[in-house]
Amino acid sequence: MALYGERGFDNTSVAEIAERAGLTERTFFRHFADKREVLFSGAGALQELFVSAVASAPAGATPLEAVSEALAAAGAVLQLRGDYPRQRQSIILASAELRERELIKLATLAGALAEALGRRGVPEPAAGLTAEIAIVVFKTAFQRWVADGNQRDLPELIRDSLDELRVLAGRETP
Amino acid sequence: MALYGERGFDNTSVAEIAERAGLTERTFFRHFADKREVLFSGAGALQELFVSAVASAPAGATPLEAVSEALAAAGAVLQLRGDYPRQRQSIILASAELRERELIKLATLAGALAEALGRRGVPEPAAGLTAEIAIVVFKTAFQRWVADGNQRDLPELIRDSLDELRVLAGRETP
DNA sequence: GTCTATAGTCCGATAGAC
DNA sequence: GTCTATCGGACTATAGAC
Repeated sequence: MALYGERGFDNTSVAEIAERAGLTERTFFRHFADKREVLFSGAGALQELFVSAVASAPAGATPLEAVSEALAAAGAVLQLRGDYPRQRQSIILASAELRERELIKLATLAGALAEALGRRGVPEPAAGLTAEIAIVVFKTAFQRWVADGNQRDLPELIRDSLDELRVLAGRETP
Repeated sequence: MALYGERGFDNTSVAEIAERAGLTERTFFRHFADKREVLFSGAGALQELFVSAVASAPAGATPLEAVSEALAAAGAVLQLRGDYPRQRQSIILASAELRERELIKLATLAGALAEALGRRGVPEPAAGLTAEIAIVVFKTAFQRWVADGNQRDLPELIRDSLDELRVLAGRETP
C-alpha cells in the first residue's frame, strides 16, 4: 500500500514490494494470485457483510428494501475504517488495471447479492436486476462520500442515492 | 477470433495469432494496444451509436426515456450482425481477463452516456445514475438475447427489461 | 525489427509449527 | 508426520523502449 501510494501502482514492481517486505518475489505470488490482488484481498469480507445483511432483512421487505438495508449496513462498517478506503480508492482510480479489477469485484458482489435475494424467494430476473441496481447505488454513494472527504454519513448518502434512483426510474416524470 | 474460439483466449499466444495472420508479434501490437483489445476495437462505434441516439431523442423525453431510445436503437443495429455478437460473448465469458475488459468498456460507455445526458441539460447526479441504469438494462437484455439464441427481438427485450426495472425501483410494492 | 523489463508459472528443496 | 511458509532458479508471454 505504501509503495503503491508513493509511486503509483504501475510504477511499482513486485520485486520492489518483495524487497521492502523482506521476502522474495515467489513468496509474494504465494499470497496474492497477481499484483493487483493485494488491494482486493479484503473483498470477501465485505461481500459476506452484504450477503448476511440481505439475509437478515425483515421478511416483508421488498427486494430493493432488503438490499438497501444491506447497503446501509455495509456502509456503516466501511465508515469505521477511517481514511483507508479513500486512500485505497485514490490508488485504484489512478490505474486502468486496478479499475478493471475493481469492476469485476463489484460484478462478483452483484452476483452474490442476486443469489442472496434468490434465497429470499425473489425470482430471476428480478433478483439480478435488483442486485445490479444496488451496486450502482452503492458506487454512486461511495464516490460522493470520498469526494466529500468522508464528511457525510455513508449510510445516509446511500439512502439519498437510492431515493434519487427511485425518482429517475419511476414511471412519473421527475 | 478463430483462434480464440478454437483454443480459448488464455491458451492463445500473440505469437500464434501473428503467425496465422502472416505478421510478426510487433505488428500485432502496433494494431492492438494489448492482446484483449482485438475483441473490443469495435467498441468506439457502438459508443457513438449510443451517444448520437441520446442526442436525437425527443426534446420532451425524460432522461430515462432518452437513454431507452438510445438502447433500443443500438440493439436494433447489433441485431443485424447475426451470430457474431453471440460468438464474441461466449469467448469473453470464458476468460476472466476478457470479462474485466468488457466491464471497463461498459463503464466507459456509461460515462459517455452521462455526458450526452449532460448536453441535454440533465444535471449530476441524475445523469450519471441514469446512464448506469441504462447499462444495467442493456446488459440484462443482451444476456437474455444471447441465452435465447438470438430468437427474440433485442429492442423488445430492452424495453421489457426497462419495464421490469421500473417496477422494481418504483415506490410501490411490486 | 531488436532488445529488454516485468508478470506470472513450474519444479524441487528446506525449515519450522502444530 | 503432515501442513504450511519460505527460497532459488529456470522458463514463457506480454508489453514497452528504442
